[in-house]
Amino acid sequence: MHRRSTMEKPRVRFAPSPTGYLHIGGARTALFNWLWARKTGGTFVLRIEDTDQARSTDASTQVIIDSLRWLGLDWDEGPGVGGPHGPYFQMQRLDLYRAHADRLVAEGKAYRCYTTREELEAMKAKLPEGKKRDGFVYPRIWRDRPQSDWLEGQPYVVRFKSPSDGATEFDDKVFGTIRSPNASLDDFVLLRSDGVPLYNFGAVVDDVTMGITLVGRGSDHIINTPKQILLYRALGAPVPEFAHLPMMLTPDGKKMSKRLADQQGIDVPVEVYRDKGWLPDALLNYIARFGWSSGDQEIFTRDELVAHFDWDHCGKDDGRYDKKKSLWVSFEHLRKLDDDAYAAAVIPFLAASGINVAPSDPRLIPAVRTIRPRAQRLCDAAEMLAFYFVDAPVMDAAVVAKFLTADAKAQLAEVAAVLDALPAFDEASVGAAFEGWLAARSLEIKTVAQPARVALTGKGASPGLFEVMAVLGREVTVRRLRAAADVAA
RNA sequence: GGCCCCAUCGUCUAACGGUUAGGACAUCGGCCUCUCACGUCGGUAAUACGGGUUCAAAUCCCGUUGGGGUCACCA
Repeated sequence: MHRRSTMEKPRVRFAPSPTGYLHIGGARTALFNWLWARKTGGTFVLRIEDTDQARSTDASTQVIIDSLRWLGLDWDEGPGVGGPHGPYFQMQRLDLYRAHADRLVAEGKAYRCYTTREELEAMKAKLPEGKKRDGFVYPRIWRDRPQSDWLEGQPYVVRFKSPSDGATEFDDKVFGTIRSPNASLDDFVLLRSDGVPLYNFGAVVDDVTMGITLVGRGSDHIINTPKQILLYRALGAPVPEFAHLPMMLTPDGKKMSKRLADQQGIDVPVEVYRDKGWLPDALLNYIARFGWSSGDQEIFTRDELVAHFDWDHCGKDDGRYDKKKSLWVSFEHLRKLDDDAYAAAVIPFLAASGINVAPSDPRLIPAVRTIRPRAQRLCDAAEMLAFYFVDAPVMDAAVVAKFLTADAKAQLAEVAAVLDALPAFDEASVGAAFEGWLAARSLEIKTVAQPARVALTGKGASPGLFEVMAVLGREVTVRRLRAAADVAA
């Protein structure tokens, strides 16, 4: 059997089915393929596998495309950009699958099967209890029937004539040699009775006709690979290389379904990361380091990922999503932004919570500087910034009750008076005045800081008191201190 | 259950026969300190188990156990 030459420029693809959002595991598959294409000067193809008509939707296609664009995983051929091997939607390639299926039938490598779905169900029902779900294989009723037996006019599926002896073997780029006995293969269906191909057939016909040289995908597809290799051979096509990636699991080691992940606070759809204020490069960094490594390096720019990526350093074992580490990666990328970029990035997140801040607002950059070491995502940043930009901060009842005591309120009134009289209101001046007043009253800062913080921010935790005051300005600072001092006990 | 795959700190991983088994996140403690963070210094923590092969095994082989994947006219 001939194989793809490793000398030619790689052609890789990402082939999602549009049945929902872009899953974070899918994003990682897309990323690894994209990295390989970009590193090698190859071609990255996007193909939409929309043959599951019951579940595929145009809206989902759009969501997936939007997510890929947000991540910056641009494709060289596919929806929106076209290319020489289109169309890139499987439902627009039906003639192609039909032609290939007919050819396999003509060559005796596949056959028409007139057994109906109902008959199959009946056979399954007769199986002993335990095997009903697990062990049913189509009994190859139509496998060797002559063409004269065909029920013309009746619906039929096209099944592959799987070999029943020998074994199929391939050399995976990350798992090494994988070998499985052909006897475990069913005469699987290539074409449904309505002419729409099933996954294994559609993918192979497309990978052949699109000239794909390396198939990178999740390890849940290892089981499909022998079937597909048999199909490549039956079609007389070169077999591409395969690279399977271990799975991303939930923190307790389960398959990352949205429902299960939600329970554990893990976000599965890529769009949620965008909406919570991750930088695309940060998400790429986290999922790249998941199952792949480059020495001790943890934080990578996009270019570094492209430069360092290779299949040899991909691990084989499934991993579990680590939320804390993912947030740390997000934080590390956020900190690389300069203040202007950070401020511009956070404005939409402020707006999303109803707080409109103009890019030119003089409080914006100083305010942003105070929360930068504290926010791991932009949604957190917006939440921390809110008190600066509202008329009156939202007061946390628990901390109000704890810190705004009668004594504290009297002290805040005094502090307000002191600050109101200050000639300058920068952080240093405010700090000096505040500490001067503390000294005069023989008070420790600890006793007044929390009440003041609650008065100014409504919360028990915030950036430093004096930096907050400086950003707020004299008028607002004094007003909030007095408002807290006046609040009913 | 059949078939396939996997196995180093809690988690992500380094090691490609010879290391005091390294790093990062998390965690614990010190420093910093007006809170929360950030920063900084330090600590705890792993080769699943049992047999081989070898002068030498986390690394190679076999078995056990555990985990995952998959068994559709889904992808």
